[in-house]
Amino acid sequence: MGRIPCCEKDNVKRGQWTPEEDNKLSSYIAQHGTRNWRLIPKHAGLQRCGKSCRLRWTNYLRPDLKHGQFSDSEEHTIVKLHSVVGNRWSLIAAQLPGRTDNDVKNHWNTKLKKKLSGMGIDPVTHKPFSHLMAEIATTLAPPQVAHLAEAALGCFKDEMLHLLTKKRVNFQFQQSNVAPVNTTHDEKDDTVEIIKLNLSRAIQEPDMLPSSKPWDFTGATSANFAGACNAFPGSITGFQYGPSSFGNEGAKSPWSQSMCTGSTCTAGEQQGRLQEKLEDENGGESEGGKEIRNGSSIFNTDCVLWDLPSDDLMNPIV
DNA sequence: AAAGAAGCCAACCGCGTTTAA
DNA sequence: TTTAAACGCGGTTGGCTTCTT
Repeated sequence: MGRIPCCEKDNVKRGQWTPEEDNKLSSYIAQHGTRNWRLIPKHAGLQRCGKSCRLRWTNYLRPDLKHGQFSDSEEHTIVKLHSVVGNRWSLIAAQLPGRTDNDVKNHWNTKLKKKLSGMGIDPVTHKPFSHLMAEIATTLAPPQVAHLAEAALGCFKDEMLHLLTKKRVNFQFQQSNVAPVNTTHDEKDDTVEIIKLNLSRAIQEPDMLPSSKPWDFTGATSANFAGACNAFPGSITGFQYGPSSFGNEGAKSPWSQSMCTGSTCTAGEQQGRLQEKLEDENGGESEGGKEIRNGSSIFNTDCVLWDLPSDDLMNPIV
């Protein structure tokens, strides 16, 4: 019973693909399609596992793939979608024509996570680090809060120093009179102390935090909390995912626009799954384990990705 | 110029789900 | 209906390239 194996495990080649193998696979698929991955390597004359062939095709050889740099617009899309669906790379990639889940995942892990961290934003929750600390601190007694601040500093110090020194990232202290950081050892220590002080203050006064939009510091907020925010590179006061944060194209950057308007839908099934996910996150009512769709679709009928204001997608899952 | 560190990405691994015998 | 492989996905790793010291 059961299926026959996809390949003889001992008799398959592994590792990097050669151009010759790529040609064999591409030309076979061009003629016969991708109906049965188990048979493809055999019929194409490849000593590869079917699974390996499938990966090579889907991640590299497919003619519709883009291989260049990610644009600001694509990065913006990834960050926004990640804030909604988390590490669902296939769902995110489905919204980026020509990009694979592997591409998106690699780009996130090597670039975007660091960008967000550098902005003082936790790439998992998409909230400012200081706010997360404050949230946790509300459940702790003061001595534990002090330890938390120490621990948090230990976690983030290296990352921040890296950004502040090695990457030459300067930032403005908008509400304190501290001079911009440079790269000498003593001043790095000063930076640590400043961060430490502001973080501790923010943590010890959690009641001063805004409640509805934790990262929207544009209103009347605690000077201490704002100070803590300003301790992070790029100052997240008035934070939003936008061109000032990611792109270098100024006000014309696609980061500032409603996402991907005009793009065509290339993955209907994934689109549906993402819509389900988004609706789940937006509090869709359930009945017998199945979500009931409410009428307000975020996707318009032209299969444009969506037309929501940015803020709606930025609401954290946590 | 050389060595080590860091960045990058293609490919592999393992797990949950689907499908075919 | 049962079983085992295919499939799809996210996490991890190995090795090549680039950067820094």
